[in-house]
Amino acid sequence: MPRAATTSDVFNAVAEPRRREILTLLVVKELPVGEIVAILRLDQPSVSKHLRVLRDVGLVQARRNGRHKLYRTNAQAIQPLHEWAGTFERYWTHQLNRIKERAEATMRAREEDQNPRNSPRNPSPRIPSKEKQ
Amino acid sequence: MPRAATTSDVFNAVAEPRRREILTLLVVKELPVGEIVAILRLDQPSVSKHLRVLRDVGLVQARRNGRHKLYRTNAQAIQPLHEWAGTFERYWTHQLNRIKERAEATMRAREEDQNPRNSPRNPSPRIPSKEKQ
DNA sequence: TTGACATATTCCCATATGGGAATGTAATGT
DNA sequence: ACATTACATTCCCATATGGGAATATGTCAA
Repeated sequence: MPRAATTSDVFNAVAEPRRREILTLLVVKELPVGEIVAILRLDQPSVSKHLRVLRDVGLVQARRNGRHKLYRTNAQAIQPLHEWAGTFERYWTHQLNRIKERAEATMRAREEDQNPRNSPRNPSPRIPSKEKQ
Repeated sequence: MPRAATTSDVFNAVAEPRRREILTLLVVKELPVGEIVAILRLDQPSVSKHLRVLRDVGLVQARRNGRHKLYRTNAQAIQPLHEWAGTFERYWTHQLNRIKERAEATMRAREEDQNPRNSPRNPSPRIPSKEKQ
């Protein structure tokens, strides 16, 4: 089986950079296709096709206005993506804390090096690791 | 040009559902490939290939442990995705507020219907809309 | 109706894909 | 060295893709 269709869900739809640009554009203000074409410097059929994908997954909505068709981002459709990514938040903050703590420990050690108080430590061995990935 | 390569960035990498499952699994606890295969009921080569993609974009990290290779999610790599989606948060809350306000207005109108005080209104016309998308 | 403007769809094609099967490679035990 | 275990990679293939060009559809105006 090939890759999942981009029309299948929000995750696939936003995997395409141009579609992300379109969403960013249309969340501020609804725009006709022609404006999007002009602003993003894309071909009109290309924009229409991207908009089609975005509509199919509910990421944009459209309304007619005379000859124009005005599109705008349906921000709510992005929420599931935000929530999925948010699931990992506690883990990355945890990881960042560990890094911070280690950095602070290093700083303390360095100060000790410059102003040694009592217990001298042996220097870190600095053995280059030869592990293969 | 075809679709962007899945190895190109985090957005493309997480577009694949199986890879999201793998990430969810490996964020809790590092696991060898065989465990992932057993838990997710996928073929081993399939898992290895997904892990390869995830490694290439920095979403997982690996370390050897004897014959096993232990993988774990690098949660930080998901942060950009979270932030991108978060950009739209103010818009979707705004939209939700509008919906809520309209719902409350409807409720108030309905109460008026049941306990009419002074000004009787004409019933809503209920004309079915025939607009094409 | 005809014409012009705006947008959508279709067709073609080069390319990336994910699954399955087969094979390659790495680490350990004997 | 050899067998075994644990992964990784390669090959093949059906399918989805996005871009470009051409064409179709839709809407309004004269």
